[in-house]
Amino acid sequence: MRKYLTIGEVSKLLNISTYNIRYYEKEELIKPSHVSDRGYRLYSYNDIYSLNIIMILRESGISIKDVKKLINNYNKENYRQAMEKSYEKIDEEIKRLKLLKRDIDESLEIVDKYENNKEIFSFKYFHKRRFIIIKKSDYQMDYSIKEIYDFYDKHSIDMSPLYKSDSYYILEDHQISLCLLDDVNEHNIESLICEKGKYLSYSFFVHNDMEIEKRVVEMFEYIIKNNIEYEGEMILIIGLKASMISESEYAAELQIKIK
Amino acid sequence: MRKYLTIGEVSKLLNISTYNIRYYEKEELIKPSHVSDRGYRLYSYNDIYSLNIIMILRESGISIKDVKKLINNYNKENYRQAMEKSYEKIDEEIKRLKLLKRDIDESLEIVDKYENNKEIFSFKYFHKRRFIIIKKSDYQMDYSIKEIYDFYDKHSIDMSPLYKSDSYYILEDHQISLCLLDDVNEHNIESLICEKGKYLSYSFFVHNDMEIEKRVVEMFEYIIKNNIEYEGEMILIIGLKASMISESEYAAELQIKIK
DNA sequence: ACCCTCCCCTTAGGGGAGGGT
DNA sequence: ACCCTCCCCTTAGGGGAGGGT
Repeated sequence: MRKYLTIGEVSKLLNISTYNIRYYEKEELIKPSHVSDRGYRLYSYNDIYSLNIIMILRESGISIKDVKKLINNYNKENYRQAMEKSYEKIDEEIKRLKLLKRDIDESLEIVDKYENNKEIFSFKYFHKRRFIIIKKSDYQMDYSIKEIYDFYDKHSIDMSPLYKSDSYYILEDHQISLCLLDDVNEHNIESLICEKGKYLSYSFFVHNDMEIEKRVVEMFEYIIKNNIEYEGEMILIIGLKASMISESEYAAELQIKIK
Repeated sequence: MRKYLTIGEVSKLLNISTYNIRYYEKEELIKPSHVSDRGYRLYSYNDIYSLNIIMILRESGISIKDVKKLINNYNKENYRQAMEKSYEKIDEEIKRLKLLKRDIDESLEIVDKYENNKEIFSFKYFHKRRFIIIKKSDYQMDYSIKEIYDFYDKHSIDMSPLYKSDSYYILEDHQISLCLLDDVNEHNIESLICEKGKYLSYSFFVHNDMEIEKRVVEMFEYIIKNNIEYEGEMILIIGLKASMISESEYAAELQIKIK
C-alpha cells in the first residue's frame, strides 16, 4: 500500500496549487523525500509538515528569500526576528495606505463639492501670504515650462513640492505674474506680500484664459453691486486637484482683500 | 531660446526617474509634444501637466491600466469611479493586513510564553469536545500521510482547515488514536467524547515520542503526589504554531479530566 | 554630460503546450 | 486522469550596456 502523497493529493490536502509546490521546490524551500519510477514526486508526513510550516511563514508576510534563510538556520531567535520584521513592514504598509486613503478622501470631497454648485462667491480669511514672482507678463498667460524650470534652478528652489501644488497668479492692471507661494519665507527674491485679512473669493470652472477675464469682470460687478470696498491685487489660483475633475476645464478661484 | 524641457529636466522638476517617464510613454500614457533633431524628447507645459496628473493618479493607487482607461475617456464620473475603486481596494488591503498583524501577534505571544517557562502544570476548563478517530494504533505514533489523506477523502471532510490546526491524540492503555477535533459535529464516524470540565494540563517541549512517554509518567507522578482524582482518557496535543519556535522540538500538551 | 535604444532583472506564482504512464 | 518538463506572462519599474551629439 502506498504511504506517500502525490503532488495533486498534497495540493488538495493543504489547499495550495501544484504549480506553487513545484515553485517552492525550484526555490529550494522543499523537496519530496521520494520520487517514483515514473518521476512522480512523493511526499511523506514530514514533507507535508515542512510545507505546512512554509505556508504559515509565507502567510505571515515573510518573503521567500527570508523563509529560505530562516529554514536554513532555524531557531527561536531567527523565527522571532523574521516575525518581528514582517510585523514592522506590515505596520508601515498600513500607515502608508491610511495616508493614501485620506488623500483619496480629499479628492472625492472635491468632486462632491463641485458636483452641484460650481460657482460660488464666499468670504475667506487668510493669514499673511508671501508670493515669489516667477515671471511677469503682459496680460497673457503664456509661460514656457523652461522658464519656470530655469527660475527654480537658478534660485536653487526645491522643485519637489511643485507637482502637488496649485498655481498662483497675481493680476494687476496690465500685468499677470506667475507666482510661487513661499512657505519657507527664506528666499531673497522679488516677492509680493498679501496681508492677512478677509478676502472675497469666487470659485468656478473655465475652459480657457478668455473665460477668466470674463470672470474678473463679473467679480467686479459683484463688488460694485454689493458695495464692497477692496484693496490690493487680485489673486488667481488654478487648483490642481480640483482641476482633475474635468479634462477640458480648470478649477479656478479669484481672491481679493476687502477692507 | 529653448521653450521645452528635456527628459532629465522633467525628471528633476517632477521628481520622477527618466526610466519611469519612458516607461509611461511605452505604456502610452504620455508622449512628448516635440522631439529634437537628435531624437531627444522635449516636453511642453501641457506635457508636464499631463504627466503631473498621471503621477497623482498613480499615487492614488490607480493601476496603469486604469489610468490609461481613465485618461482615454476622461470625465468627472470616470474620475470619481477610479478614485472610489482605489479607495475600496485600499480599504480591503488594510483589513487584510490588520488580520495578518493579529496572527503575527499571536505567534510572537507564543514565543514569549515559551521563552522562560517551557514546562508547566496548570488547570484548564474545556467545553465538551468530540474527537473523530482517524486511526488507532498500538502504542506507536506512526501514521502515513496517505492514510490520513484517504480518511479525509473517504468521509468527504474538508481538508482546508487541517494545515492550520494542532494535532490531537487520545492515549489509552495500549493504544494511541490520531484524532480530529470535530467542530462541525455532523460526521457519522466513530468518535470519542471528552466531557466538559476542569482538566489538568501539562505543557512542554519534546524531541521525540520516547520523551512523550516519560512526560506521561511524570504527569501521573504529579497526579499521585497531589492526590488528584482523574477520569477518562489522556489527551495529547501537538501544537502546530507553538512547534514553530524550534526546528527539532515539538510543543506538546497533555490533558486529563479531573473529578 | 545628457540622450537614445535595446535588453535583462525583480516577486510570487498562473497558465498553458507537448509528451508520458 | 494525473504527472512531468519547458516556456511564456503578469506589475511597475530599476539598472545597465553600447552608442550618439
